[in-house]
Amino acid sequence: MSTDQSAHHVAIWWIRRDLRLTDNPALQAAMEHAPQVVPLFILDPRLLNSTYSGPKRTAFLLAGLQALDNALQQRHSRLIVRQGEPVAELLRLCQELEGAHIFAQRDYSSYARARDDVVAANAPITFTEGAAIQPIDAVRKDDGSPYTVYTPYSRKWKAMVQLRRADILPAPATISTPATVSTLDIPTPKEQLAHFTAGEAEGKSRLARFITGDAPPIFTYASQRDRPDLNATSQLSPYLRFGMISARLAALGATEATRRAPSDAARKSAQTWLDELIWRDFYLAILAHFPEVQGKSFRQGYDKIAWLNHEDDFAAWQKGRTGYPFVDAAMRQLAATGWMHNRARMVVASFLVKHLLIDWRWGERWFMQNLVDGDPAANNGGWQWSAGTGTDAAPYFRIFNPITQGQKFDPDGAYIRQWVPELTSVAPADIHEPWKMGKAKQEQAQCRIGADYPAPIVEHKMARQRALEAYKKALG
DNA sequence: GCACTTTTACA
DNA sequence: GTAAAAGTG
Repeated sequence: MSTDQSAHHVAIWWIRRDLRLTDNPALQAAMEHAPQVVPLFILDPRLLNSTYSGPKRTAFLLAGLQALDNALQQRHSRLIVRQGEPVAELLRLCQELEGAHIFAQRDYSSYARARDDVVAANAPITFTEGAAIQPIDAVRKDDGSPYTVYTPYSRKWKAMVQLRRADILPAPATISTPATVSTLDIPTPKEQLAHFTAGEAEGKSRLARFITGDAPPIFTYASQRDRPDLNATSQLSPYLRFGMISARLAALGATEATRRAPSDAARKSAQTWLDELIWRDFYLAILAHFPEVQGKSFRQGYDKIAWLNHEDDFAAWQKGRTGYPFVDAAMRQLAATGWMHNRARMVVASFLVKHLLIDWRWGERWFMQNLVDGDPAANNGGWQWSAGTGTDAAPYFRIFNPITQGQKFDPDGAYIRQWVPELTSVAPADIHEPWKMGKAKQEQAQCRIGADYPAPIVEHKMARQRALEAYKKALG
């Protein structure tokens, strides 16, 4: 292996949220630029310790770095890890390598953009696409302005060039990395994630299982995706979050599944899953074009809502002790696994914002601290959608009924029983409204309301009326 | 006329 | 999501 490190012989592949070797435009560009490539990850203490991060996501990231290092070593390379303020660390390594050119996948949060602007002003860097399926700037209205409504956005998106297998960049067979570059050990994760094995190999195998129609099956996605009691979704979000799987590869999988689909329902299902991937592109584009959505309502007027922001209500929501079984199951699933089913995300978000009248930003932060897949663009988009404040949001008068949502999407209460053990012995007929059980029934089910399981912290009808009035007052 | 389902309005 | 209005047999 050559140890020549002059400018034209070494490129830095600055890894941020593209922890993969297959279909990686930044890696590809680095390898085309120089015969030697330094795969670099900088542990940024500000990101690791910020209120926007959390131990589960950090554990997933660190395990992902380990997996990436293993994959690189199989290709005669290795991961170079540095720790510190990213701009300073990057410039230091640049100097060590005598002005190596940097390649990185473009990132869209305001923190990432500010950081990357400083780098661009001080070092030779090229940014590539790779976070979204379609280039962020490519999907625009005919007049050049960005879309703010999903349906026309998705129509334009789908009308653009179709993905082909040949468009996917193969993983390099070998990567030559200078032997002399120093590296830190990858820190050991502080917790072990039971539900998500980090790394590109796992991401790829989950995708492969999903799109071939095995369990969970893409061909029943349209009818079953809203059922948190079934294993009906791909659970790929953490892998997409860190680029352990290429979003383009996932979209190609959906396209190929559509072609293979054995029925109209199966075809529709594969397309519904593709639509979820397009929502991800949509929210990345919203954040890229409207960075102010981080911190502010997208829609005018909604920042005037008089939130109650009661700390004890917020704590009950965080702990899964609201007294509404479906909400509590979801919040406990999040605490236990770092993941929550999307139907449940919508219901708990609506409950926090509308039933409890707590600022959506509080919920946004809690999700970022707890979700393994926590992503600024998708998370902000989801919260602003639920609060009715965002682009193409749910109308303000749409207030999910936490009881009927549970009855509809967890009909037997299996999801509730999985996460709320106090309700294990409550009958399906009572499990969504356990407070309606009489004393005898409560004793029989070993679930005394107010003792074993909380009484509802707000009454649904009153809370609904209160939310409608608060929204009307702010908007009127 | 009535129980039932479907459509519409709600800033 | 919900309630009221309109449509159906």
